[in-house]
Amino acid sequence: MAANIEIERIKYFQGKLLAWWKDHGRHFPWREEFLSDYELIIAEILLQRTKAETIANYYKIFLESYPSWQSLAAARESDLAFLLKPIGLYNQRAKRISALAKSMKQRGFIIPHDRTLLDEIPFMGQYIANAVELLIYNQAKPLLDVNMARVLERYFGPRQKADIRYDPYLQSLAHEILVDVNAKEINWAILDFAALICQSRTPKCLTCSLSINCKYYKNNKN
DNA sequence: AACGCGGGGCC
DNA sequence: GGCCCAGCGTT
Repeated sequence: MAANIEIERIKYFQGKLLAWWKDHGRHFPWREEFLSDYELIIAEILLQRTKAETIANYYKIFLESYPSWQSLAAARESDLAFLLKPIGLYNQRAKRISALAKSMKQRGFIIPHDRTLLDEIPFMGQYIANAVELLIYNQAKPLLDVNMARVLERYFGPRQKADIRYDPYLQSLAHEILVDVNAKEINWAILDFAALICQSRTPKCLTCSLSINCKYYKNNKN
């Protein structure tokens, strides 16, 4: 009954993680209540390939310069790139954010519920589309980024494909760990746990409350 | 499957 | 100096 064992592992993983998060969860401006759809989506874009702490100090600056889809759609790409400079990826991000804002303007600033329509919006990749469904439409979707992937792979086992987006194992596992818990909380818990404990280069296995059942820990303990 | 993008933080 | 970071579109 390998399937049942895996279910038990998932339940243990969820319980320990949420218990840890209750005491150690991080606090960020984009996790506040009552943010607009615009503010939520901008946060996800700024966060791409960029440390959350970096964006925590920058988020407000961006929103003050461009408080709405309208202002963003009207912006010159060069101005946008200049503002984005401190956080990196600025030329690419300026181009893509601009295209996204103009597309939103065309759509009457309405974010579609339907995933197929969501995916048609430029710069609306898998991660951001999941974030929209999770944070705006309250669906159980994973924030499956490089950090969540690392935690899942260490605890449950390695991926099958190089690219997270097309890996069936990581994709299904990331959905399974959302079952029977608050999806928003467990997503944030995993991201925080990845940043504070299950770090890429120096995982803190000695203070990790999940290490007993972790494959990575079992394989590496001396 | 592999690549470029990018500054800043941390060894 | 190298590695890493709430990815993505492109080739």
